[in-house]
Amino acid sequence: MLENQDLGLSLSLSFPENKTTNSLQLNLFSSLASTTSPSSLSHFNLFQRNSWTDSIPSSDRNLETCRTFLKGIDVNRIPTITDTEEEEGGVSSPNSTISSLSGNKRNEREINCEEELDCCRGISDEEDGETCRKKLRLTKDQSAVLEESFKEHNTLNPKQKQALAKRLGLRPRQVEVWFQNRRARTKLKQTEVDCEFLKRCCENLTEENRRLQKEVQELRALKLSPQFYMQMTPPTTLTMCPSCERVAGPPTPSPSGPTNVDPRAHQMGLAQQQRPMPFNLWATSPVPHRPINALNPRS
DNA sequence: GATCGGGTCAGTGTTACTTCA
DNA sequence: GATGAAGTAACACTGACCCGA
Repeated sequence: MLENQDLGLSLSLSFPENKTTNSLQLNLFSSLASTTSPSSLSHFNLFQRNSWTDSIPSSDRNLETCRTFLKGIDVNRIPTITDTEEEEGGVSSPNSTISSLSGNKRNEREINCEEELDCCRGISDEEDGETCRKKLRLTKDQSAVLEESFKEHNTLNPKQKQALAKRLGLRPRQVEVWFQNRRARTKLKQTEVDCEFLKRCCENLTEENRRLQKEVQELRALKLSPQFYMQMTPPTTLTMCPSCERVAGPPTPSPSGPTNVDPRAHQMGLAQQQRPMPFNLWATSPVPHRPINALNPRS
């Protein structure tokens, strides 16, 4: 049986560019609560609180009030004909929020509450106290079944809704509402995960941009340095030596001499031609990820 | 008319913090 | 000063409702 804490509300995202976070599996389990402070997870409400059935509610302060108004009403219980036939006493609806409403909405809700009352009246006092709750909370089993059903299909057709409601002892409307809420909240969580992912992407790109800008600055500094300017070959242009008609390319470190002759070095004479190049600034590989000393490139 | 998504309300539980004996 | 119980504010969860598409 599925535990309520493990509702399988897991979302995943792929991080194709980042091996370390290649697959972010976000398990929205309550176990996280033991290692993570709630405030640090404010954007990811990962805590799956225990069901009200797990513990006696600490809201005993409401007990007397509830006993007065909700005597013996089990809002989890599917209404029966006998329920509706019995007791016409003034019992407040479990879902009643009349006191905070006004105007037409209040009237509508009053009507709804009356309808609800018609369904819920007449339950014995046996469950007094523990069932004192104004709002339905699904049991673990009910939640588990709904979760299982949601995994299979996140929408229900009328037949499925009816069957599920009958199986769980709930009204079809309750099942429908549960699925609507579940879809909405799943989507919200997914949006939060997506947002976090994009935020991380943005941070990475910003950092990469900063790094590249720095490299550009370093390269410009080197290029504008007159001491080395003449030793550089253009980055993208291929030049041909007019005398030997050989295409100048990246110099090779071969001690036997360069196979590709820099025309400028060629024209500068043998002495300069044989002078070793400190490094190739225009190498195809990205700029070396080691600091370049522009003032002393040979070092 | 039924259904869905989005927004919202309200009841409830949990946690962290404060106060007090 | 240390300690545990009680109170409380803040927050999160969740069932339910409303409204527009």
